[in-house]
Amino acid sequence: MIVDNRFYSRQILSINICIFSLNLNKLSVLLVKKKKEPYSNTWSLPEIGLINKESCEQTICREIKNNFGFENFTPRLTGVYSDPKRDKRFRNISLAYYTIVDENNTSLKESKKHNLEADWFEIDKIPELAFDNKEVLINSIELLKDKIYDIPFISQYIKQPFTLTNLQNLYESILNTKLDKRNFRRKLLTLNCLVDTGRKNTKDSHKKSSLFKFSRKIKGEN
Amino acid sequence: MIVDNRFYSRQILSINICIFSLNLNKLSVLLVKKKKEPYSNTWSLPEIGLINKESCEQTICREIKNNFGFENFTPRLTGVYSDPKRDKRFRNISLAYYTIVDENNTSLKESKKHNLEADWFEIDKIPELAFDNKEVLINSIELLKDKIYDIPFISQYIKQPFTLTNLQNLYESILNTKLDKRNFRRKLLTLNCLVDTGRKNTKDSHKKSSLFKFSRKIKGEN
DNA sequence: ACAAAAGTGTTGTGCTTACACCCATGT
DNA sequence: ACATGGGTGTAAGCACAACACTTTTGT
Repeated sequence: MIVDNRFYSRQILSINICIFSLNLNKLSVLLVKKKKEPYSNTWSLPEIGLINKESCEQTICREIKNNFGFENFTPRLTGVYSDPKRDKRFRNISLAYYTIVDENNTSLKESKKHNLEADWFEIDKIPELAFDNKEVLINSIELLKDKIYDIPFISQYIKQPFTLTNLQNLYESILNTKLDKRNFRRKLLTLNCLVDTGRKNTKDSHKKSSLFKFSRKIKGEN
Repeated sequence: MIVDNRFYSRQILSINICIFSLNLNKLSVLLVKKKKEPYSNTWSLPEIGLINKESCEQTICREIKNNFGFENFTPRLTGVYSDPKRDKRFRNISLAYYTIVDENNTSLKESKKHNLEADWFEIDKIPELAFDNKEVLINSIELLKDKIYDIPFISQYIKQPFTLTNLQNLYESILNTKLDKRNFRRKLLTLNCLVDTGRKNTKDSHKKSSLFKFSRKIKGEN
């Protein structure tokens, strides 16, 4: 009942990865522009090949570090895409993962060195994507939604101080719904994970708003 | 960034599948005895190879039907196991899925025809398993736990009438905890999914107990 | 003065948990 | 008669959703 891939010409296993960034008010995802056919000149999720001496997670971490310079994240599996028609050229099975990277660290110097055209896209401004990448992205966001109140996990990727409105905007963009301001604040505050930095944001509104960060001493589920 | 598997000798993609059966009082899983090395004569999860013209889900459904005779189920992805050391012989990447099959239909005639040694194991009586199959199984049960109160999904696989005690025993074996009898019953009854068949079970206890089935007209999430 | 965002409490509903006794029946 | 599992209700706590007004400050 085992199939050896050597017997399948042009059968390819690849990894598609949704690299998310939790910015002050918006969820963003990193896309790269395809150079070759098919879908040349179309934005797509970064695609990674698997090499023999590494697990998928190791490959993802190494390749993302090499190509984009990001470190310290945990890839999470979101699906396997194996429809034989998804790539017209040959059998292309894609393992889909997502990761979040630190929003302080979202410059794309590394990708420029590698001559990769890469850019961040806010989640409500996603262009047409290659293959079934849009579906992959949508499914990944669904799984991301399940993690947003897991503060030990989320807080790793939000280093910059934020107002509660910033955070609510971010959560609304992930959940794709409006949240009630009072309920949202109470929920976060009772999670006991926020620390008031004492600093104020004065530029985004008339009234000053408090800047928070996540407490260092949250320990948790991950 | 794409890797063509042709360049990787002995790189194998396989599917491991946890086939669960929701019996009257216990969760069971189907295991097969390996004939060849490594782990010959050891119980293992059924392993399936992927062929080019099918998606993983299609392959799983076809192979399970061929080998075991089960139909009408939906495979669900539970993980990708890609540790390069998990199989000492060669690179063996395993996609893990689970499915539930109808407990009325759990005879293993088909597997005997194929000269497969296969058997059902109650979940608290799992023997040593080949490779990392135990870990795969444990992770699959974790995901199964999330689905047990999704009655539209679960009810597809429980056709036989059951007492509430039967059902509670089953749920306790999946969750691996004791449940409170009154709370369990109230929860199921308020889900509005149970129909009293009017028939009674007289053999498992002194007092007669009502036999229920799931309502036909549940529609839902899946 | 006014526009714009910050900030703040209460109430109802439903889900979850904990908990103990009587009933029907087979032996 | 008694042992066995079947069956039942209540109360407390918690999470969640709905909802509107005052405050501060830049213009």
